[in-house]
Amino acid sequence: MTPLVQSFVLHFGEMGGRWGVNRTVGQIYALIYVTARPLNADAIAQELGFSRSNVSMGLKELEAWRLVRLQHLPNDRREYFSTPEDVWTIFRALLAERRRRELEPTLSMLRDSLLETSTTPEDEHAQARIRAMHDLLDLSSKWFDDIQRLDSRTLTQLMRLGARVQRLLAARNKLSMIAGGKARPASGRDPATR
Amino acid sequence: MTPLVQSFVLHFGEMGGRWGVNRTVGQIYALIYVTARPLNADAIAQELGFSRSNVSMGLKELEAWRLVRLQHLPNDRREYFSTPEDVWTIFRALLAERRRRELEPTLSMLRDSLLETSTTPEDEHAQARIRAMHDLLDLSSKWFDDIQRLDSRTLTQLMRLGARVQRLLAARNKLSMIAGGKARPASGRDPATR
DNA sequence: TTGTCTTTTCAGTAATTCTTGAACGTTCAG
DNA sequence: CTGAACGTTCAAGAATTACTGAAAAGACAA
Repeated sequence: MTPLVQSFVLHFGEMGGRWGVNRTVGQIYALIYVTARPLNADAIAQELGFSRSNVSMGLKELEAWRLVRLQHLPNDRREYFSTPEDVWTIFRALLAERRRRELEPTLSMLRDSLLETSTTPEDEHAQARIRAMHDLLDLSSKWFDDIQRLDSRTLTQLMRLGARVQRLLAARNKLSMIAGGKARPASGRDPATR
Repeated sequence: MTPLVQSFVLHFGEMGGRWGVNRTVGQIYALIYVTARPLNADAIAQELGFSRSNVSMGLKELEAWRLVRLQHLPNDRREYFSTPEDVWTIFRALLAERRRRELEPTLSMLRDSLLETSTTPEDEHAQARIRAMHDLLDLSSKWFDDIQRLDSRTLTQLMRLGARVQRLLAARNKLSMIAGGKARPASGRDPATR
């Protein structure tokens, strides 16, 4: 491993923790990402100095995140792992999984809470707060889902636009006010703060 | 604590781990969020059954995340904590902090890696991969920053739009092609895959 | 200043998470 | 059928992180 690759791999090991995976998983992913050819578990274990079993578990976790691709080479029974070529594909997989793990469970709990009938003023207030959070997360979740479907080019364009999207939206509002209906301007009753 | 509040608080304790904070911090935040009046550290410790010192550390962490507001009540020296009224304000604080913790350190490491001169074909490939990732994260980071500045209304509108933003962008491209220049269509040389 | 109320720090302990080697299961060539 | 090559599971030890009580530090009224 060259010093360049080494520092890249070590950094991902450290950051792994902040991204909901452990050091092993972070390093394995970094190594696969940065290497030109697919790697098998033994090669990874040797390169990173982890036990074979640890690598096996790490790869399983990366498969659960849908961040690696599994393939076979001719006349070789071992499993070889690589990452998608396009970083945007990786990005989308990451978003999808984080939504599933961080948003969905909470959203479902919040929904349940809103079905309860509140009996005290305390619960009354709590439910109002919960509803506000629910509406925001629900909107975020649906938006993630939508974003998922955009191709890399559109996604890039959207991000480049950045805050100028505001002008675009303003123009759209004006237009719809003249044309009437169809694309409703987002004023008035607002589910996020109902 | 009513059963409703209790289940809300416990859930946030469990989810805390996935959000980069521990159980204590998650529960403290949930309790403050859902309670109608500001709370002091003692009340929190009592309500949640944590030690006073644990609560103190938890509150410090929430302050670092800029997720709580500190205030004082008349004739009472104790510090009282509450969350912003508007969930979008909370959302923005969360995004800002996650960017700072999850994106910035990696971005800076990637920048450094790109300054090295690669000597082997292996490093050559690694740098190409690193550049792709850098460009994506850089764009994401700037975009987060932009999004930060949008007011709640615009943000809601943007999210409601969801995937239909594609149509809006397409219309914009067509327009700029006729008008010429100014808002360049996003084809051609693409920094994200340079 | 002193005394009281409050928050913070910190070293030790508890709890959790990570990592490993050994055992086990499966596949397949010979 | 046998044995070698792989991948997986799991109990136990190692490492890390969370939590606590005691003590220190800070704020402020008298």
